[in-house]
Amino acid sequence: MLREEIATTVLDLIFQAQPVTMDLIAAKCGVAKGTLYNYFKNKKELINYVHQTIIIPRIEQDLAIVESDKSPTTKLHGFVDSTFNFQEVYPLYLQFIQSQRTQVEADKEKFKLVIHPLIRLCEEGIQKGVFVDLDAFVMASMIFGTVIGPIQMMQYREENTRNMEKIKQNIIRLLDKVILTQQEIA
Amino acid sequence: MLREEIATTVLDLIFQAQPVTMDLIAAKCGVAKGTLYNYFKNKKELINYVHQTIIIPRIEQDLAIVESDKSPTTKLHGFVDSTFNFQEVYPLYLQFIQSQRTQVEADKEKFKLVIHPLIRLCEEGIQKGVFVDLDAFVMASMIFGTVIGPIQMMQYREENTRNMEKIKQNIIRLLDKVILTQQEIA
Amino acid sequence: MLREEIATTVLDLIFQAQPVTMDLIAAKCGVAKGTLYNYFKNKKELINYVHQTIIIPRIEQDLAIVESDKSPTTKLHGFVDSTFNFQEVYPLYLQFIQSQRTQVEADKEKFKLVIHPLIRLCEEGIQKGVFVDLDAFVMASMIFGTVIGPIQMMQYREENTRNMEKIKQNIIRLLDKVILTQQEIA
Amino acid sequence: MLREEIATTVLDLIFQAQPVTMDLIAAKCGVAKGTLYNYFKNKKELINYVHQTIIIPRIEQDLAIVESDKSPTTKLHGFVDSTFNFQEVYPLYLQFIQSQRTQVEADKEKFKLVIHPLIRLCEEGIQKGVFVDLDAFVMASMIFGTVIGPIQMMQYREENTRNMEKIKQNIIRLLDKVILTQQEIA
DNA sequence: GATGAATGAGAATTCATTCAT
DNA sequence: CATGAATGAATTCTCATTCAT
Repeated sequence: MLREEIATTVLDLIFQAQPVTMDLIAAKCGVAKGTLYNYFKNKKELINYVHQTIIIPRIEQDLAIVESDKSPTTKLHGFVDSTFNFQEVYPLYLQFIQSQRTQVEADKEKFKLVIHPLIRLCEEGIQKGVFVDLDAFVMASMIFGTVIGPIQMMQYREENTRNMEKIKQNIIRLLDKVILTQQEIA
Repeated sequence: MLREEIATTVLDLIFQAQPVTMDLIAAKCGVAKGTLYNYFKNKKELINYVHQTIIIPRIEQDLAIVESDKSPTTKLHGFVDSTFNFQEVYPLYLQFIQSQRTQVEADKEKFKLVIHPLIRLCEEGIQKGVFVDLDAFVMASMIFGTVIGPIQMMQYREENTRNMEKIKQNIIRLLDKVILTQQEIA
Repeated sequence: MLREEIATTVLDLIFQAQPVTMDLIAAKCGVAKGTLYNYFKNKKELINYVHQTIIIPRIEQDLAIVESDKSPTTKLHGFVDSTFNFQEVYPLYLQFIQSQRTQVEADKEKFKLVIHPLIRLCEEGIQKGVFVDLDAFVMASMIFGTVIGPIQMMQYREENTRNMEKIKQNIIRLLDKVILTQQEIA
Repeated sequence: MLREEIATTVLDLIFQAQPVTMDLIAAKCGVAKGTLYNYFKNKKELINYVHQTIIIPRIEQDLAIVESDKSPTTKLHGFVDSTFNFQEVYPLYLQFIQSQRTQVEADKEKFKLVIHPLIRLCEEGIQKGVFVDLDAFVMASMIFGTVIGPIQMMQYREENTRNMEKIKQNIIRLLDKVILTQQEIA
């Protein structure tokens, strides 16, 4: 389907830091500008489609583990693991909402979509006594920053230090150390 | 000087989520549009000026403590403290580079300007035995995410939980717990 | 026949003040857009077809009485009567030619189609001594304005004054008064 | 002022049955497209400006006599007279509102701007016993149709019958005959 | 230096028309 | 014949930039 191709083209453009114009989308898809409007009412709906059908599902897939009924620690580790498997997702997501939406919307979105589930995870962990009793909001922000930050910065590390697996293990150790209660670690 | 006034006007516009057009800058400064071009060759240079003379210095001021010759632990705490004092700086900074520059530039910039000093801080702490021996890159990203994240998300908390001081203390406890070696905590 | 259905659909659209696009015509007819082009070379011919086969015949039906061999007075009254019976015809007609044609074409058309027969009626009435001897051109224009005007403006009257029959009688009395010679009235 | 020139250019285009596009307006004015937007926020405001500052004042000037405190008969004759002096006004007006607005708006406008004052004139005349006692709404429509109709159709008459003065006299005689009471005529 | 009117390249959107299936 | 996806010319509008005064 052309809708899919259009959507991936938009992601390509965003990734390549090219302007997301209808002209360029059409050109990259090898179709005429008017064709885009046979598939989407206007640019806003096109962008929304990309958001709803590509960006959000990928994030939800990543967050699925967090919403499961596993133990909090498993879910925490699972989140790190799955985020590394979809490592292109968050940089893409953040670039997308920041290039196509206002900053305010971007923050709201980020809060609702990603931080909120992490907050719930922290609350659950704290309540069950497996996470240390700190502000769940701060803890969730920290988890997000700790996992996403290194992924985003990956491309600026020197080649030879880009050992994904090792970085992931480091992140997990770090999170365990700060979040888990002594009994849980043991 | 007019250059300064133009620069602060740009920041105002960004903060108020208004479009940063030459028209609007001129209008808010009470000068004619053409006048802007007597002070800056083009919009890019104007934006660069804002970046170089306002944004960067504020961040460097915030990071000054990190670049000082205090102990790593003091510098870590100082960074949290100073960042909370300049709490509007980073959201502003992030908004600025995201609205006026490409994401690639923004990431590079962020890496060089903020993450790098934090990495050096971590390396120093690890070397001196006061920080646990984990990947400095991961550790620095975590610090950044842990401090900036809650600040950026502050507006979405309910009013009554916006206790700055308490959040700051939580962040510090959290960072201490994860980063400091047992002997340093003691 | 599809041609007929297409034509009535066009009239529906005009009446409902919807844009007369090929898309909408096709959609309302339940056929594909391309199908329209199997029946009409292009939009202009389609519009012309509507004009020739629906609009004009309805007007000619209304004007039939004027072209008959009745007495001028009977024809005048018959015109008013028949116009009220087809009261939707003229607003529709005027909307049609104004939305689908240039004003110049519209005026020419109106002149040829409607005013001309009325002029001939007036000339006949004058010649037979039953209409007063005034400029036939002026007289015809007046008849048209006097009959069509109130119909077009009907919707802006208050509900309770929209008494069709009474308005029609008023128009007839008014026309009689101005047009008929004393002997004809008597 | 350029605003005036832009406005008259729009009227020219309408009169010449050319499409009223921003491109064409700009080209005819000898300015760039963008310049138009320095004078008008968008096309709608440009068209409104033409309407408010050119069309409406001309019509109001024409209707001034009707709104005066002269006798009804004088006002009626004055309306015919003045309309002939501004004979280009109504065709222009009708073309304008029909080309730039929807038919519904056009009808409403026409009703409010022109028919209403004529209705009031008729009511006054009837009340003072100088106009015959017929439906004022019908009478006003008739006056409008009788005066405007011949003007609009003028260009389709043969050259040699385009005797303005004579036509005007005919219209006045006709209106007098139908509207004035016997005593007023005498 | 200051001005601000003029510019025009570039972006989104509409819609009649074509043509391969 | 019917289809409907694809087309692209035409249109409105934005905004950084220039330049004569």
